Amino acid sequence: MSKYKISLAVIKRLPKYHRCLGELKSRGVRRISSGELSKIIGFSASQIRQDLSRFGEFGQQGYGYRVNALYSEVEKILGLDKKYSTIIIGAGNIGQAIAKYNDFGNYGYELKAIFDIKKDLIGKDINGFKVMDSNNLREFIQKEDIDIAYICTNAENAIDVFNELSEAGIKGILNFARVDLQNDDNVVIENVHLVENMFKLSYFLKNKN
Amino acid sequence: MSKYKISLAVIKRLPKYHRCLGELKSRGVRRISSGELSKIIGFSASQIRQDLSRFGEFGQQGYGYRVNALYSEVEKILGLDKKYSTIIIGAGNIGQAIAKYNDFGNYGYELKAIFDIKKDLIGKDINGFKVMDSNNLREFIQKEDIDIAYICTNAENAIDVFNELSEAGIKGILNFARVDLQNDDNVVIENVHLVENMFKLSYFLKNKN
DNA sequence: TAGATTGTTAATCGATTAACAATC
DNA sequence: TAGATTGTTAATCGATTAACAATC
Repeated sequence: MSKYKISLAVIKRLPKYHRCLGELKSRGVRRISSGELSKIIGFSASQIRQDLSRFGEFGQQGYGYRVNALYSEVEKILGLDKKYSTIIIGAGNIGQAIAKYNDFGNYGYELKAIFDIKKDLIGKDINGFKVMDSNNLREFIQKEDIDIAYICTNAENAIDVFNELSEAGIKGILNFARVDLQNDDNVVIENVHLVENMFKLSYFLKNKN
Repeated sequence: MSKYKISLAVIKRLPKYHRCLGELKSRGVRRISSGELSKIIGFSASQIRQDLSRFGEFGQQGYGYRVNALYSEVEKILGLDKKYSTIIIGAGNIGQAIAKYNDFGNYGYELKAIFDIKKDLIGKDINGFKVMDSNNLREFIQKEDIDIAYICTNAENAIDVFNELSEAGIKGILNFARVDLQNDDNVVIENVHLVENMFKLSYFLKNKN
């Protein structure tokens, strides 16, 4: 843990360091300097040293950084050395997509259940999970000690679902509904808005050069 | 089109303005001041006026902004007044998810085809689309005048696919593979990395307060 | 040892906020 | 008209880059 408040700009770069160092590691690279890393990752060498020094002194003068050790440090900083239990709320298109998208599973986020409120979806099998009734949501979260929920409902229901999750003691939410849910003191929220990525693309298409 | 170079920070806020104004519009709100909008959207009134003034003089002193007119302006700025033809490359989990995720369709992005290189996937039906052979990719893009491609392959194949798409004359790419593809002069790229959102959540879970 | 490269301080650059004249 | 609110300029704040002493 660091003494200073880490800016959001730095935090957003951490996953890139993680990925890049992971690739170097798997290619068998043992050491890397901020200058070499800069060429690969696209941040300035100065920025790389600034960023990393926020969390500790990981490098050696005249030598650079040990790839394996630095990778582990970044992993720890990001909390990727832990396992998390997750659930999906909403068994529609996005919910089903997340259920099938096994990438999260590869990083230690284990899916435990899928919930919906619609009678015709409850009981349906999605990738080996029987859709559960949202009425049992709170009980399940507490009994199974669920850490993270994916909100995959529509925007209107998302707010009710958020309140329910928060009261049930969920720790984190990845929200795919088209509302910006605000962090409260208990729950950490990440809003993921795929259409906004598309709109940004659209902007650049229209305003190219 | 504006005289100044618009910063990325401003561009990222545009979809939020679009969504918020859309909601106000559908609720029948006719006018809004930067101060009122600030309370809803969470940006400062000053920032809202700064942002909007980059693109024109949309407000009226003493009155504020007309919701409908401003919404249309933002729509135009983002290029959402156009229709786009899209294709999916990669019929795995993400590819299938995008095919079923009809949100993009709601905003004028019409899916025209799904491609894969794997023999066992070609011909498979996904949401009404028969998976096509990637060998026909270039021909299809040119004949059907495709604007945007979703790259839903793994990271290694993504680079080859990108080159192929670029040569075929695609205009924009929404990349879901775990590589950062770089914009070249012809193609506009948006990299969407879902795991990075999860990692950010993970960071905040670990470093809460 | 000499060359290389870090961690950190200072300088620069860019983005956000504040202030206010213009004016509906 | 008087009050409200814009668009814009100036001030502030924060993030990135440059520079360099420390040292492996």
